[in-house]
Amino acid sequence: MDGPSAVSVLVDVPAIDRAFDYLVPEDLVGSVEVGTLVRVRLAGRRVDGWVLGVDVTPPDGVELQPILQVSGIGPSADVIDLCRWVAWRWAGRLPSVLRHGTPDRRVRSAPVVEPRPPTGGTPDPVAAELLARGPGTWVLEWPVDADPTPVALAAAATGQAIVVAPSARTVTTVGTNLRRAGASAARWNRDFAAACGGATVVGGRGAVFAPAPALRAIVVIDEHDERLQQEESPTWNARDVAIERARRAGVPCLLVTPVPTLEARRAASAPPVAARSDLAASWPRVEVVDRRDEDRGRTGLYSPTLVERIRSVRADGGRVVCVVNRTGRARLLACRSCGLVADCERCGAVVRLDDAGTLTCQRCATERPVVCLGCGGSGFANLRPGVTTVREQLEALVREPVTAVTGGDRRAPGDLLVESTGVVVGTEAVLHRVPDAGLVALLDVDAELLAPRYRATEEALGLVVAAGRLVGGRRRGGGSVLVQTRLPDHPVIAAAVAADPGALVESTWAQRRLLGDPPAATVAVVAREGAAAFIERFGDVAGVERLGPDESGQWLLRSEDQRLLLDALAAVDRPPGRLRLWVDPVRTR
DNA sequence: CGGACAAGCTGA
DNA sequence: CAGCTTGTCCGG
Repeated sequence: MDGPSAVSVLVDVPAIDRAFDYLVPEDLVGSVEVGTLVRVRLAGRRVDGWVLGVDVTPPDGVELQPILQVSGIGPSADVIDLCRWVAWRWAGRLPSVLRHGTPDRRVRSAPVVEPRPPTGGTPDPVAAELLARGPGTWVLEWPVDADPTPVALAAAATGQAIVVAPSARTVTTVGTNLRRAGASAARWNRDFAAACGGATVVGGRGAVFAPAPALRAIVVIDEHDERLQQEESPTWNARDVAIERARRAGVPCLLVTPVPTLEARRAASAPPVAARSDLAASWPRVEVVDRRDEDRGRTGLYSPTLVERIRSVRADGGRVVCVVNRTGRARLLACRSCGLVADCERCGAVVRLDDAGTLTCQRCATERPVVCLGCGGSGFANLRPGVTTVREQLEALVREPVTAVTGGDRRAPGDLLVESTGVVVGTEAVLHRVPDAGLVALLDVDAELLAPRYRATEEALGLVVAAGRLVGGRRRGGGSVLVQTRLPDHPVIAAAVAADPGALVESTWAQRRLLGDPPAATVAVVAREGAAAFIERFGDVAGVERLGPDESGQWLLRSEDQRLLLDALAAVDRPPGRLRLWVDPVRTR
């Protein structure tokens, strides 16, 4: 080859999503390889990019610009390939995936760190046995109330491992314990260089994209947790990325959870293996309150049993956490004089009463004052109170200060409520913000059981697990989880009481198959301004079902043949305008 | 995305 | 027909 070498650079501009060729200046030869972060000039402006190929042959007749500078180390070549797969699997663009595998701060050099296995601590023997089976996806049923550190120790004992956990608190605990046990542990993404060097990586969902030159195992803690899935597109799920990465690397992938998902069971190379023979003892004591019998006629959120239990736990100095998964003041109102349900004057959807005290349409966001459209009355019954209202009502009920917590409180993620009072109410986010409790009450679990989301039952069981972690296992004589329901015989309630999540598997599978929900099928949600044009370009594909548009202009594409749907999605060239493209998301709207 | 350039709209 | 807006194309 004569002349200076050229490299292919993917620019970090989502709307472009194209690679361009650049020259490597004399002084940068040797410091540019696949994955290197560079700064280049594109159409007159300076942009960041990733080197995707070296020694490329540029097309004739284009005069190449030189790379302006090398900004640092980026994702490794195998991670770039993995990101390409992720972009395909969740119909996203490569730059937005690659960003997850890129260090937050400039990393100039990576020291060589020998993957140091732990010398102390107690690795879990069942986890070690599963990892010793070699390449494959293994599911470990883990106690609700146990620290997952022994699993991480078992993985780190085999060499460099990646340990993914949904909560920042778990990441910190496991990282600290690994170091205490003498293992080299890098926290994603802060210790990017140490990961490049071979240390075991511990981090949130993004850690599945960590560089790992000596990878021997991947562990996903709490694989059932929705926080492993990205909410915006591409809606990648760290569990599924971990499975694919481990497969490519030829190493075992260990999925750890008290409640294995259908996705995990389906991907697994063998049936789940229990870490203990008495897992049920790690589940919380579950008290079921039948709302049909108690507190008739009112909202039913504060049964006599609940009030009595709160008072007794408070008398013993225990903390009480109440969960109601609705923010604001009210999600459903009815006029006290004429009985009309408050709806939107413009589009007819139900309105909610927000914190500011105005009625806001849930569909079109039109606002109006609190007046009945039917009779002009201003008195409304609150049929579905939200956290704000429940906090006030509880305060009156228990005669002490009550703190409200919702996911919208943007304190540092994983931050505990240090100053929290004895009684806390919030959306499910509250379960990750409070360290412990003597009683967790799921005030309206029916809202979860009946939610029109395909994962609703698994999510409801996940709430019981999260609640159980605050109160402790039943054998340890911990507190209890109180569940208020009008469906006391619902299989999820039965499974929670029996501490037997496996009982739900068959019926849940049957339902997903019947309705074509993941993982029985692959679905894509297409919405926002660009949706109509996108659907038109997608056209009719045999084997892909097309539903829509619904009243909000959203389409659904569905196929039992995943490859067929994803290839067809990838073949569409995106129309201009905003587009929401969600593949197998947690929520479909 | 954002600049370049081309094709339409308006005004005296 | 200048002067401006709106649209389409393309970047190495």
